[in-house]
Amino acid sequence: MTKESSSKTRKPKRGQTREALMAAALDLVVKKAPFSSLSLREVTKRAGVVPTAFYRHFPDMSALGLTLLDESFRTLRHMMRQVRQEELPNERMLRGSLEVYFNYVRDNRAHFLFVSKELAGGTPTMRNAIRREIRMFTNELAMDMARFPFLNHVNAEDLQMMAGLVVNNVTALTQEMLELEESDEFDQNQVLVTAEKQLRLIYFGVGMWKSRPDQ
Amino acid sequence: MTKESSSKTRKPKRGQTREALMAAALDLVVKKAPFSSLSLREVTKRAGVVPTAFYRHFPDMSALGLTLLDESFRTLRHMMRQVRQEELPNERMLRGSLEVYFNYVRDNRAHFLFVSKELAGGTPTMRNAIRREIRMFTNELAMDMARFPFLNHVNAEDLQMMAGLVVNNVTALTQEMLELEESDEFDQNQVLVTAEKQLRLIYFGVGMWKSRPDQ
DNA sequence: ATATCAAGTCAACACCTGTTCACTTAATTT
DNA sequence: AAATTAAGTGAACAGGTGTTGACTTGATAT
Repeated sequence: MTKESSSKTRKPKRGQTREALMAAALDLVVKKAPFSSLSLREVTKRAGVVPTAFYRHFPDMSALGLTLLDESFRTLRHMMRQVRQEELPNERMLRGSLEVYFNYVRDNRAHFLFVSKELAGGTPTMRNAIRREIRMFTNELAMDMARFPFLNHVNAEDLQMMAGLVVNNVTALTQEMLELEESDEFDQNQVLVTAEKQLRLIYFGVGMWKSRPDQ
Repeated sequence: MTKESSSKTRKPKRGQTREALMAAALDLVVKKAPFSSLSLREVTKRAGVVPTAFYRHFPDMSALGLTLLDESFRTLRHMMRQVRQEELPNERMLRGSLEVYFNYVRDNRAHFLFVSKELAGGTPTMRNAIRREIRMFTNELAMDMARFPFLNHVNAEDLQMMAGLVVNNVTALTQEMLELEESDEFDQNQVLVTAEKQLRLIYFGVGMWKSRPDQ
């Protein structure tokens, strides 16, 4: 027998049920309620499948949730890596980065809504998983900042503090963005403009910052 | 008959059921799940009352939720007024204000958890009500800032932007605080220290800010 | 060609849900 | 003292919930 045939070429004809379940859940999150208050039965119903079929793909709803979470952050991480490629965050590229990010939010509205609602309202497991991902972004941002010459005198703790400030604010603005109608381009742009000013203000503050030497 | 007797002096002996229902709901929010996924029956059960008794006090669960929301913000507004009494937000009083605020959060953990979970995960009505309250705080903060001489050259839109930055960050830190164990005083203090630094950094940035004159 | 096995269906279960109606009880008004 | 009315109870409803087990189907592997 060929090497791959034993475990890889199994592709059942109607094998997209798993994806259908995930899509159905996301759909319901956008149109109905947070994931944590969806029922197994309504998810299967929207996926066009009988309730018991669910168990062929996930042991329970929380497993579906964690899979959705992984999907949400895997693509987000990928995008962030690309943004981080760019050099020297002077004021000019600030706007550019924000545009890339918020366009991404717009294109992945369902995933962000899912995460946003679970961040405070999900199960402890879910909340911790999300907060861990966000903390990772904060750490990466702090590491990026550490490489800039004009931040040489800032200690690690203060870099973390600064990155936290940025991430907190971007998170809040993301949620604000998600509350807007998809068609409301005016207010969406308004959020973007405000975001840019706020980050520039932080940028000014960072420039003035002096870490206490004894820390 | 006396004037008051006709409609005011009705105080039935066991008339604390309404309060018991509200307390039970808050209790469940802390120990179980967000308010929006609580059932009428479990709330009445925890309140030690039969399900049908609920309807003597609220038409449905969402009415209970809005009452809880009102209660949450009424006392919070009261506290904020007192904090706003203080004069001139130089760097010294920053720490003081933060301590007062986070002590208040600690003393009203259930209410803040309730609000925090509904902010993103509640019904549209609930979410809008909460966001309206938060916007009010932002406006009041912007008005306070407008009175400081060194911010005379900053236009109204930018004041709003600055206040938004502060409120966004304090909101995020509040949620971070709520995730900590009530006994974890070390990390609680850590959040407080970080908060103070972040607000000081914003303060520096505000000092450097120049509004564009054409706006 | 036959056997295997993943992935689907169907019926049934015990339980929890919101809401109704008719009834009781006790305090206030008259 | 009698009448009224707010606030409690209890039984019952129609419907939604997660999960079980036995069954079917169709593609892959032998």
